[in-house]
Formats: sequence, C-alpha cells, structure tokens
Amino acid sequence: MQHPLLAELNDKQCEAVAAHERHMLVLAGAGSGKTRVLVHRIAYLMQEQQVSPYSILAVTFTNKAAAEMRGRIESLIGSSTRAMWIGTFHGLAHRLLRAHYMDVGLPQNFQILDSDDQQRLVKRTIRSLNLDEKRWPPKQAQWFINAKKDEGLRPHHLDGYDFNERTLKEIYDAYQVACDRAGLVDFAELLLRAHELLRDNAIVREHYQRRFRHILVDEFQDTNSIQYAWIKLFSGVGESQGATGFVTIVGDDDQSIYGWRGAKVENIQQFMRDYPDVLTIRLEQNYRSTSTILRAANNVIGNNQGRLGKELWTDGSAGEPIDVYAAFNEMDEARYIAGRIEQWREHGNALTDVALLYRSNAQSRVLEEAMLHARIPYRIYGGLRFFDRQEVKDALAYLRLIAGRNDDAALERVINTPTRGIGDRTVGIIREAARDRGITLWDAARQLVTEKTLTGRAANAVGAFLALIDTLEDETGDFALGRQVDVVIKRSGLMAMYEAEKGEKAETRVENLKELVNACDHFAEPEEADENMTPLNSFLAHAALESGDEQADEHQDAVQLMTLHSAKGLEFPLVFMTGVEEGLFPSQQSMDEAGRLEEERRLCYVGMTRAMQKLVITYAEQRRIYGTDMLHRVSRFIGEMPSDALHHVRMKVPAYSSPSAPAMGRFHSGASHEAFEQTGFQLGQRVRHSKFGEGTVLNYEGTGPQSRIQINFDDAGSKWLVVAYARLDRC
DNA sequence: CAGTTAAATATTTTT
DNA sequence: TATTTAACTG
Repeated sequence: MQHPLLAELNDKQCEAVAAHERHMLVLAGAGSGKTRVLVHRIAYLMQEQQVSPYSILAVTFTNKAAAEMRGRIESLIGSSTRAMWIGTFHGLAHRLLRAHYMDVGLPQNFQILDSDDQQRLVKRTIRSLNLDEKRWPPKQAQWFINAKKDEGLRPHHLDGYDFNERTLKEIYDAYQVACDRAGLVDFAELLLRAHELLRDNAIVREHYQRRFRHILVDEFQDTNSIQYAWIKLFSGVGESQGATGFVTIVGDDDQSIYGWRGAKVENIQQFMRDYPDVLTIRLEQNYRSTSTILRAANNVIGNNQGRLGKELWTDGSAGEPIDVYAAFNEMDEARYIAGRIEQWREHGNALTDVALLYRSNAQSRVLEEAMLHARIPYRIYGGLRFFDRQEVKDALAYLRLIAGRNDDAALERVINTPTRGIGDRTVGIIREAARDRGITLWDAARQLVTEKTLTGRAANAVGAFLALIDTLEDETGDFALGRQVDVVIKRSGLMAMYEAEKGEKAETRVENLKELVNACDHFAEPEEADENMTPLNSFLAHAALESGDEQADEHQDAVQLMTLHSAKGLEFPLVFMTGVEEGLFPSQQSMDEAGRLEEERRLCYVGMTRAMQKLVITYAEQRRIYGTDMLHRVSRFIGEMPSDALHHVRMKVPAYSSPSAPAMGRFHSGASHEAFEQTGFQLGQRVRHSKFGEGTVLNYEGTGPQSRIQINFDDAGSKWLVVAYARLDRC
C-alpha cells in the first residue's frame, strides 16, 4: 500500500520523499517540483517514519521561501509546525545567538546592522583612521569585510603582505571593534558568530546535534563557505563521535547565479565528498514549460563545462516556437513588447501572467515608459523595501536607542534628525572623545556634558537629546508597541519634520511613518521568542531580518518587471527576455573574468525556464546606455539555441503607434548624423527598395559610395546593401 | 545650517 | 542620461 503522500508524485520524487535515514542530494531542475519534494518529505518523515517535528531543521535563503515552506507543510499535515526550525540561514543564526548571547560575548539587546547601516559605519571607521576615502572607498572595504566573514576569517587570520590588504585588514579590525563596543552585528557576523559558537562550544554543539536528526537545505548551490561549514557542524559529520543528523540538500548547479557574491557551486560536489553514502536523485521531469522552450534551454546550458549533468524533459506539447525580435533600438524594443502585451490582453489573458526580464535595472525605465504609454499596468520588483526607507529607518533608530543606548549607528543617525543644533562639529567632538576613551558615543556625549567640556549651546542641545531618549524610555516603556512607536515618532519631532516638508515625497514619508505604527499594532511576536526578549527587541529584529514584504497593491492585474536574478524561482505563462545583446547579456564585465561567462549562461537558462507557454526574446541593435549610444551584436546565447526552435519576427511598426512616437526622435543625434554624412541616409529612416519594399535603416559601415547600410525590410527581413548599387528611395 | 552646484559614477541581491 | 554625494556659499 502506497502512502497517500506519495500518490501524486513521479518515481524520482517518490524516491526522494521516502528515502530512509541517509544523506541525500536532490538535483532538482527548473520546474521539477523541488519545493513540493521538500515539503512532502518533511510531512512524510513525520507521518511515516515517526520523526518528531522537534528534530527537523529546514533552511532556506529568503524569508519568502521559508514562509512558503512552512505554510505548505502546515496545510499538508494539518497541524502547527511550531516545534520545527524553519527559516533562513540568517534568521536561524539570529535565533542561536539570542539563545546563547552570553556564550558568544554579545549583550542581551544586541542589534542587527543592515547593509546600509554597515556602510555608514565602515565609512566612519575609515575616516576615524584618517584614511583617504577616495583611495579606500567604503563600498569596497565593506565588500572586503563581508567576503572575509563569509570565508570564516577574522582580522587576525589575515596575513596581508601587500599594502592594500594590510590597510583593509586594519579597517576590518577597527570596524569590528566599533561593532562590538556598540553591540552591533552585521549580516555576515550573524553567520560567522553562530558558526564559531557551534565550533567552539561542545556543549551547545552536541545539544543541537542530538536534537536535529533531519536537516534539509534548499537552494544549496547558493551556499557560501560559512553556510556550508554551518550545516556540517549541525550534522556532526566528520566528527569522531556524537549523533549524526541526516542532511538532504536540494539544488541545481545550472541555476547557480550568485557566484559573484560568494556562493560556491562546488559545495555540491564537496557535499558528496564530505558526507558518507550520499544518495543522489535527479529530478529532470519538468512540469512548467513547453518542450520547445526546454529544448532550447537545454541546448544553451549544454555549452557549460563541468556540469553535474541533467537534462530537462516534459511529456507536454511542443508549443509555439520562441520568438526573436531584433529591434533597432531600445525604444523600439519596448514598443514591440507593449504591442505584444496588448495582443495578449485582447485575447483575454491576465497581465499578471506576463513577465519582462532584463539583465540590469537600468533597462527597466524604457520598458516602464512604453507600458505607461500603452496604458498597461505594471509592477516593478526590487524597489526600496518598507523597512529600508529613510523615514522608517529614522524611527527605528530612535527605537533602537531606547532599547539600548550603546547603539552607535542608531545614535549617529538621529542625533541631529530632526535638526536640533548638534552640528558636524559637535558630533565630531563626541566621536573623538568616544574613540580616545574607548567608549560608546552615548557615554561620550554624557561625559562631555557632565564634564562641561562642551560649550553652552552645544551642551544644551546634546543634553536635551540625551534627556529626550531617557524620557521616551521612561514614559513609553510600558506602552503597547504601536502606541510606543506613535509617541516616539511624535515626541522626537520626526513626524513634525516630515510634515513640514512639502511635495509628494514628504507626504508618502508621513504615510509610511503612520504605516509603521500600524505595522507595530499588528506585529505578532514570533512563537519561538524567548522570555528575555522584549516585544520591542523582537520587532527590531523582525525589521532588520525581513526588510518588509512586497508592496500592497499586489492584487492588481499588472505586468511584472524584474531582473533575471529576481525571477529565479518564479514562473509565468508569457515571458519576455529583453536586451539579449553581447555586452549587456552576457554583460561586458562578465566576459573579461574567467568563469563568469558560464554564470551568465546559467542566468540565461534561468530566464528561459521561467516561461511556461511562450518565450519572446528581444534585442536592440542600438541602445543608449548612460547617455552614449552603443551598437551591440546579438547575444551569443541566441546562437546557442536550436534554430528550428526560433522564429525571427520581422520588424513591423505596430499600427497603434503614431509616427511621432518618441523613438523616431531618437535618431537625430550623434551616430545618426555621422551615418548621414557617410551614406546619405539616417539611422531609423524609412526607405523603399524596388524589390524588397519598404524598410527602416538600422546600421551602416564604411564611408562614401562604397558604404553599406543595413535595412530591416518590413516584409523581407534585414539586409545589408551597398548604397551605390541599391537604388533606394526615401519614403 | 540650509540650499545650491559641481562632480563622480552607474551589473546582478538577500539577509 | 540620471542620480547620488561631496564641496561650497549665503
């Protein structure tokens, strides 16, 4: 008798779900039901193998994935998953540090530094070391620090011989001292500290090793070194004694697109070496795309070396061919897409089913304009999230100070926001005192006031600020969270400050502050919260670790615009992959460095496999990037697709677009003038040929009468013609 | 201290 | 090109 949980799964999926106690690698191709397998396996472990939810640990990368997993498990087993540890690497690390803050030398109320806060602090550190910010850009230093932490390296592990490394090491060291003094933990530090806790504290380590019998990791191809080491410590594998947890990793080496931020695909192979007797299962049946799309995607990714090997297949239909549209510039590309979407809509399809994918965010603007022009509602992914907004961060900084006075990053942010007469000069004095005495800014400010080192006006202002924070804690400490935040926003003067500003921007800021109060009112404390964590502290952690869900108007029927990266894990019936040009996709930067081109190819694979029914690929012969016109060749990736899966669309100016459309104006500059000088024709100009009919001038090469021009004929496609021989008429 | 102007600079992103 | 940030001025 087969277990009901296995009923609707294919053979491979069943094998993965029902595997007995052993380590397992599930190579799950795009659209192969990866999450389904993960969720069913957890349910199966509990129902069939009598595994207690208490001994299950499931790790994901994003909060969204964690929430989805939890939700799906609950609806599958019909009961709470409270006892299970399900979360992101960072969320779980935070949980560990909270529970063992004393063991890792953190104050009880330590706060999390997001990357924005981190950058400010790094910048401050560089200044305090009297280093030139031009020579040592804070961004790069921040990147360096995080990269080292991701490798598990502390400053003392670095033996930089060259001057560059030595200085960066110095910055890292000073930054870490500042963090420790203020009780601040950045994202990478969460992982590193949690790792050190498990590594160095046998009692804690053995406790968790005994507890977690089953460890499941999603998107394993995206793990970095410290995350890999983390899982290994939890599992107890490679240690001489102690209990062993069984680790299931799920991932797809072909979808590894985060190598540039420290992810190591090799961790999959490393897993097979480090863990004994690993069962490998390939999920290759795809339930998402047409066979045409899969065939093309397989062909593209087949050009990569050293793959673990996997070929997606489907028993679905071939579907339509992939359309390829060669636009003459980015405006034309956008206009064409808008036209296609209008057709899609006229056929009664939903706009939410359409995605526009691009390599870099800068490409979104032109697409947006075209959507606006065609009155197609759209939604852009990856904007500023709620808790990242300036006004919200201001409010949170006040709350952080109330929660703990040592938070230097928070103090820096709001000591003069709104302005209260504490200028750069005064703050500089406080910083200097703090550095000299090795204390936090708060303590330094207080000492300077009591010592009367500060002069009259400054002393008053600083004193008033210190008193404000103290009073706020005294008076609102007992309030419910929402009410507390409301009072803090008002009494601090933040609300008044934004209310006084004019313009639409300021209005939304005021709205956001009100929304923050609202969010606090509805904030449900996590069930696992320990008793020594105040509601305020749990809210602050929530704000730092989950910088806000997507926007509210999610339900509007709108086209989705996003980068290829953020499309991973999603699927859409109709997908447009735009800007598929050499230099843009693959991007120029990736073509220089070894290994990066393959990652671009994987990105292409990811993009293609988002499409369920129809994939449309577009590229522009000419594109304006940062103010200069670029001529691009078509991306090599298109050449890697089987030509019989492609349908090259002829350029046709859609009927709805007026001749005065902005795209035509585009050609009256630079390159176009030059083209006119050489050939007598302008780029974008309409011409007529006796045999090929009407077309648009795309490009030119050479000079004088021997020069050739490329014309995209409406009916005959694109052709290169020598100006002297082709009898062309202007239309 | 606030407002203005000049200059630098711009894949990809989550936590 | 457009946006952000540092330096300058009233």
